[in-house]
Amino acid sequence: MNIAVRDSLEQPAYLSKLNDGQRAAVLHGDGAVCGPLLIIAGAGSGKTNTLAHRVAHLIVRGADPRRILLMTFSRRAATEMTKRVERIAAEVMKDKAASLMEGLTWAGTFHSIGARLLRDYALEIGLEPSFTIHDREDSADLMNLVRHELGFSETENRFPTKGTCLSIYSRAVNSQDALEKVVGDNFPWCVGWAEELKRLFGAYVEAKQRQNILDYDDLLLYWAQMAGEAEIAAHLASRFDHILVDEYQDTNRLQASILTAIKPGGEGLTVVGDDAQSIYSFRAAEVRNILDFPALFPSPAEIVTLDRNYRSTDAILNAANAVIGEASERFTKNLWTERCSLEKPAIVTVRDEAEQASYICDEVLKERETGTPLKQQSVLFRASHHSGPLEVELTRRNIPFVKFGGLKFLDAAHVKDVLAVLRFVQNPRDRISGFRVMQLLPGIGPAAASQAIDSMETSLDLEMGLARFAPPARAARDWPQFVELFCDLRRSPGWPAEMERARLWYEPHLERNHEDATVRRADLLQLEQIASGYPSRDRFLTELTLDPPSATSDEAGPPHLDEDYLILSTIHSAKGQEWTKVFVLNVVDGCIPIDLSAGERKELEEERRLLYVAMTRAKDSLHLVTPQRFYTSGQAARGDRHVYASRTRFIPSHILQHFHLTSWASKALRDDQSARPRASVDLKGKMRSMWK
DNA sequence: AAAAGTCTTCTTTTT
DNA sequence: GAAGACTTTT
Repeated sequence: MNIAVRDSLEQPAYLSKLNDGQRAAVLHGDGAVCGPLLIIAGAGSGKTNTLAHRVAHLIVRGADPRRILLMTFSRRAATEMTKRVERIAAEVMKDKAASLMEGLTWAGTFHSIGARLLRDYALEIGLEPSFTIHDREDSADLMNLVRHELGFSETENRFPTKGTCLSIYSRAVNSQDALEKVVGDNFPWCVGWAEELKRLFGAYVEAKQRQNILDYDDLLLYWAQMAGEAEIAAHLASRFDHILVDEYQDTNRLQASILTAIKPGGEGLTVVGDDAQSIYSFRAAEVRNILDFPALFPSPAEIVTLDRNYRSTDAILNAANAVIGEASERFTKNLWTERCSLEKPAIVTVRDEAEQASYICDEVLKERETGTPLKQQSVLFRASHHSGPLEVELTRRNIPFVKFGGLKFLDAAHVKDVLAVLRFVQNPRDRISGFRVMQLLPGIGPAAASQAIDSMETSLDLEMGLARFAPPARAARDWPQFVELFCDLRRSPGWPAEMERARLWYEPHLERNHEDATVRRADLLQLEQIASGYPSRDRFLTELTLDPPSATSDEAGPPHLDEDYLILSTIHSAKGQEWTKVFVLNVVDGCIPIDLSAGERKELEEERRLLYVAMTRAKDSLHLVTPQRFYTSGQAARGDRHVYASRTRFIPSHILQHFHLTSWASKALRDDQSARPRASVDLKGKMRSMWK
């Protein structure tokens, strides 16, 4: 260690900026590998900053960044974390920082780290390193294929749909519970099918293995299983001195088991989380994970609690505390702050969703005039489609925005088509991809596609098998081009040229199958743009599945990076973010809590935490908007109609004193009201008097 | 027999 | 707006 570094250690300026709790968290072990640490960090308590400081401090104290494993909830959080560590490291270590930071490569989501490790140990655990990763939809399709093969699609009583089957499977894997328990607790309407489901899952697992495919859950499951083998566990443990996990309240049992398998004594383990922000139990996240963490190890974890909030004003915090205070069970303390403000969070009543949209547009523009850029404002909502009317209004008024959550881009049929081409080339055993691509050709349906794939599998040479296949007469014209495409791409003409080759082949099929080919073509060009950012097809496909581009916007394409734009986000995707001004849409019963989960007590509690998370994103100003009526579509019993909504049950009248109640109407609506006749006419009286 | 077209139902949150 | 069930066309 050189003198400059040692000097800076004696005057650790970066430590003096932290509060006592934060400093304790950073200094735990003082750079050395030591016992486990749990940081309970409330919303806005400087959690990311503290974790970043801890990582930087470890490195300053001589820890090898290549041997630090940093797992966060999303890629966004991971990049954010890396950036902050870099900044802090640069402050302390000056020019040495850059080269050290190069080494901090083990940062990412559980799933992406899992994928990397599995490719690394593939040979040891009998996996082919070229495995492809199926996203949720692919997995559901494969589940469906198996479901058909077993004849479950023609049962007397309706068998659970592919999506339900996959959810049950996924939950069983992630919660590590027996199938019977999972079905009984979470899918009670499927209880009668337990035996069949077991067979289905068995066949599903075999199908995945035959096709050299892993699904999301496998990335964790294989990892956990391999970490259960003493030799591999020891090797894994020896390559990471420090393991730090963010958003620990959102991990599930399977993820927890990975950690304890690698570090049974908890040495070098740090986890951070806040039980009040647990909002992923639908993914089998277990709040108990974080609560039970300290007792998991022979010598219990040290606990540091951060309850000073640096983000929000006291008015906002009081309201948020009041909301979470209604929760039936709670473990963390109320947050406190020194930021005072007289502006209580507003509950704004508007007539309907259209009025809600114009209210937000008006307010957002007004706020921008007073100096808050659009980027410092955000609109949050429970479900992705809640922002529909607002998106229309923003577009009409030419207000640029970016939407996070509810990803559409990769779900779009045309994008999936092109990706399926690449995936099929990458792993020709992947039936789901092959199936999809071949059916693009006119004249080829499920039957012909199956035969073609069989022909490939039985033939010694894949390309020969494909070329030799005699397609139905109607497909005869297009077939040779497809074979040519496949063979060309197999020779890897280079990346991202392959992408372009696939797109050009797809072009005529796009024209034929989609009315709105122009819009979709633009998407494909964007996909090509994204593709050029990756070094190879292999990396592109893996990382795209694990970290799909999270932003989608209207067809004008994403705003330029230097441009100012408003943030639209689902509450789930807003986790860990903060804005000066926050609007929450549809704070009414039926939206928050969403009516689907209005039944179960546990789910209801999660909805409450969701509102809490949304409210604690705001720094200075928070507006909860409650449309008096909104349009519901579909409900079989009721049909499409307006529903009159009431304020969310999470803000009962006895906590209303924390809010400022107001209502708003657009100018158009007010004009309409004032243009109406003033006089009220007693028609009923007239009718009666007619007969007197 | 297989593919393509039509009608109906339901639409949370994410790796 | 897409997935599934059902119907018509090739």
